[in-house]
Amino acid sequence: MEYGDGYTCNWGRLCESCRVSASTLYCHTDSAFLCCSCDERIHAMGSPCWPHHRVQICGACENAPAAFTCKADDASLCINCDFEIHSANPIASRHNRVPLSPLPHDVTPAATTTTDHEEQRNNNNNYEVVENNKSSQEMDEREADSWLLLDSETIESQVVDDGFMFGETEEEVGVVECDSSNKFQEHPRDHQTHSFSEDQSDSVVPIQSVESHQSHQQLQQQQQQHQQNMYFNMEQDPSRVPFTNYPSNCPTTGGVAYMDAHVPVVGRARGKISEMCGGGYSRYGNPNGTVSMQMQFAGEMNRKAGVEKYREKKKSRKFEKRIRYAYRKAYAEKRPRVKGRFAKRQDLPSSLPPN
DNA sequence: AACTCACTCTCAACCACAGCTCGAT
DNA sequence: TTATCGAGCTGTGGTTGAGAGTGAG
Repeated sequence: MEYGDGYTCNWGRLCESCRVSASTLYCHTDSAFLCCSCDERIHAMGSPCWPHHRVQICGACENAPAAFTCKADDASLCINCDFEIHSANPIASRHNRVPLSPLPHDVTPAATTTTDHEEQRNNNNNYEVVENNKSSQEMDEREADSWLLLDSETIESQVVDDGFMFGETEEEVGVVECDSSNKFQEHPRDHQTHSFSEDQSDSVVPIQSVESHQSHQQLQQQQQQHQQNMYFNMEQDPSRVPFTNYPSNCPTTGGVAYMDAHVPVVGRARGKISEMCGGGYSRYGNPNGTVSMQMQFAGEMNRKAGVEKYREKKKSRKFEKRIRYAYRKAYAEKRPRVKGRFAKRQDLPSSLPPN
């Protein structure tokens, strides 16, 4: 996504209403990605937008409307991610996936995930457990607060410096393997050979099958076709196309476009964002509302979204070592060693045959 | 309570080298 | 403008040693 003066960010997709919070669903009628707060506001019961057809966004790439629900994975996935994940192996291909039904109008999207339902149910049925967990929740809250506080202090410089935010490393954000733009710009050849290829060149571990590549090409063609037919208000975002054959910008497929950004903005950066967004701060906002009110409203939602995003990421943290170049790993494992250190082949004792 | 010692745990540093980028020619 | 060359950089894993942490005396 591009902010104002060409600033790009490599993260999830922003709400297209407030342009600050992370989007959690996609409205097919509006062809817009929205956060739960904006969705509640725009699609409130009784409003003209109430019957709009909305779906959750893909739980994997967070960058495209979900098309299927996988019961085995307990996840909603877009077409691309569904194909990627469930074509990986025979076991995955047997997962029971059903086409995603529109979100119910009386349920807040944020509460439609399984985990949230479970949390609500648990909250109602087991108050003692909640009381016992209260301290840990408070700790979690404080941790999130400190996280957000840190963001507010560092966000501005980080935005300018490298497009990364919230003091997170690439690995923590998870864009190393997902964001094709960064990696493949650095190693264009890696883009061509995603798997451990015969030519022994370095290859990024996430393997992209030939089929998925072909599928991706087809999707690109579809996208181009749709771009030609788009309405004027879709010009800036080619991903907003009708549901039936949505060609997403899913980064897991090799990346047509950069990942867009979740930007839970607080503090000084909030003003900066609004400044970057200019007069178009809220496309769907109350036309009678003032910018400052919208900013205040957005600021409150920012924090909610920020905390939500933090918790989601905390759940999905992975600390395992990530191998980016399979060939180098294979070569290092074969390489002769002396006391754990790599050794020159010629330095090997004659009694030890070289690997 | 303060100190020492032994033990355990964590983590950065080290090594060679294939493959890559990039500037110089 | 294109091709070639070479210097420099990157990333890979097992072992090691320094330092931190812990518990007993």
